[in-house]
Amino acid sequence: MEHGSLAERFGRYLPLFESERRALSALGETERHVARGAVLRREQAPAREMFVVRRGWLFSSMLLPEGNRQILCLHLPGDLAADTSLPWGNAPFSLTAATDAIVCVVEKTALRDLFVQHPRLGMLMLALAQAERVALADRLASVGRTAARSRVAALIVDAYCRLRLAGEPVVDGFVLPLTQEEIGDATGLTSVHVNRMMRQLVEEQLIARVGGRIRILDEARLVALGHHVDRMAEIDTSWLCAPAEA
Amino acid sequence: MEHGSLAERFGRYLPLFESERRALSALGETERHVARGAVLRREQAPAREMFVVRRGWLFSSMLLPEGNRQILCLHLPGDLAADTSLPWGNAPFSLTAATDAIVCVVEKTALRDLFVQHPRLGMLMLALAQAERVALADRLASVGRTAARSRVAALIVDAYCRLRLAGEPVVDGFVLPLTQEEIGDATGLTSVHVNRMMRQLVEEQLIARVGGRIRILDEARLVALGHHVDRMAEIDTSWLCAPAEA
DNA sequence: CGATTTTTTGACAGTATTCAACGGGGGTGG
DNA sequence: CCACCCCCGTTGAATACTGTCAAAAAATCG
Repeated sequence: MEHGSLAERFGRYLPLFESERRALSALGETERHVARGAVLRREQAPAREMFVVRRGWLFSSMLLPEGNRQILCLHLPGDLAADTSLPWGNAPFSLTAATDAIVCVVEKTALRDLFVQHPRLGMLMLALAQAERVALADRLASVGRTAARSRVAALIVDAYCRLRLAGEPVVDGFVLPLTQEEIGDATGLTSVHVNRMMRQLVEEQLIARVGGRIRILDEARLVALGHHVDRMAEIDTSWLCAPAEA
Repeated sequence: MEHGSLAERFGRYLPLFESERRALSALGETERHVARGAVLRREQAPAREMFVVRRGWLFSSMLLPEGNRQILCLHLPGDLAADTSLPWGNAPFSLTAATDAIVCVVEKTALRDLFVQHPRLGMLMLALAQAERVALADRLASVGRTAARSRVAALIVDAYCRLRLAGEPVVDGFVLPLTQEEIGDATGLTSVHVNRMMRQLVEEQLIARVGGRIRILDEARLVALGHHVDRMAEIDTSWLCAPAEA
């Protein structure tokens, strides 16, 4: 099983049968490389496929008429991206590469066979979509109801925990491949204020920054400050089990 | 088909077979009444079922450690509520009745049979969950990147359009059964500032308020101000059709 | 190495919050 | 039936947080 595949992702949450594993592998055959800064898909553009991130970071964003941008979601290796475009012919968000990245392409229509032949995987997809929805709600609460410093902290811990969960090496810090302007667009702040808040986090000894890398110095306080809850780490799939086959 | 049933909701987006209709009706048999202000389910409480709103308004909310509340989502008649708790044994949000309400109860485990016997409905559920996720993203963009007046406008148009879509009479205005404090918790503002913004909207002749009712005076300008996009009205289900039976 | 982008810093402006007080309406109990 | 109380809406003044503007330093890219 390749790194950053759907099978690997789903297997995190549910022991898979060999047939299920094969069905998932069959979904994403073609790979695509995207350069840092490239827009893999623009808002409103036709959207017939979703993506699984194999390498690199992407983000989903929305442009408001005044030119403001809201970054809605970061996509790290192993994550599904653009699956939100399922209910529409055209994409609701833009999908941009924050670093050079590799994704594999999954046709929306391929889900038909998956749902018919492996209902359990269909339910798992639904459960994971709901989990992402709750994670998005966490961000809404962060932006709507916490101070600037907390929002920046939340973004940093979130990235940190997800990288760790995905098995990336993070003990000596990790690269946060976002400009302060992008962090601002994700947290509802200006880049200037993001800068102030990050240096404040450094000053308070919650994080350290060395050459583009961020090291977490006090995870507990950072988690408390950002009100971090790791939704994806505690998913319960027991209710959907009544295995379809042996 | 009763008002506010799953079958009615799903039928909005997909012509249903009789068998599918029956399967959906079988899901939600038991009804439950909730009084205004009552908490149907508290954050962290065990969650084995979801709800379909039959009458009244509910909302989902999250409590932050400092005591701040973020209202994440309004649930109007016909809406699904608490389906986000699917991936966990315990609820990620509280679900509160904004008015006296009637809901019908759907066991999570009932989805197993639905997904096995009616994969098309499973896909539709996934699509609708994704649509809700995008609507939530719209709110994040509103709270993160627009001014107070726009956020309040967005909430009002959203409620208005959804009521209209659900077939409620709204031509002579509608009742917004939320306190200004609740509107604030939904938009990331204080109740005091919500008050100021609402009177500003009145003064600008965008809305009128008469005895608890809100009447939309200039829908076009209000839609523009709130950057409203009606996600649920334009759902495309053609990709999931390969009907399972005749 | 020059050009461009990103980070950093300061001063200032503005929006939204906080605090406080008052009025109205609806429900409750006497 | 009326008085009372509580919640909600309304208003003003002072404060605070975050945004805006501008410019320089640092980092990145080709």
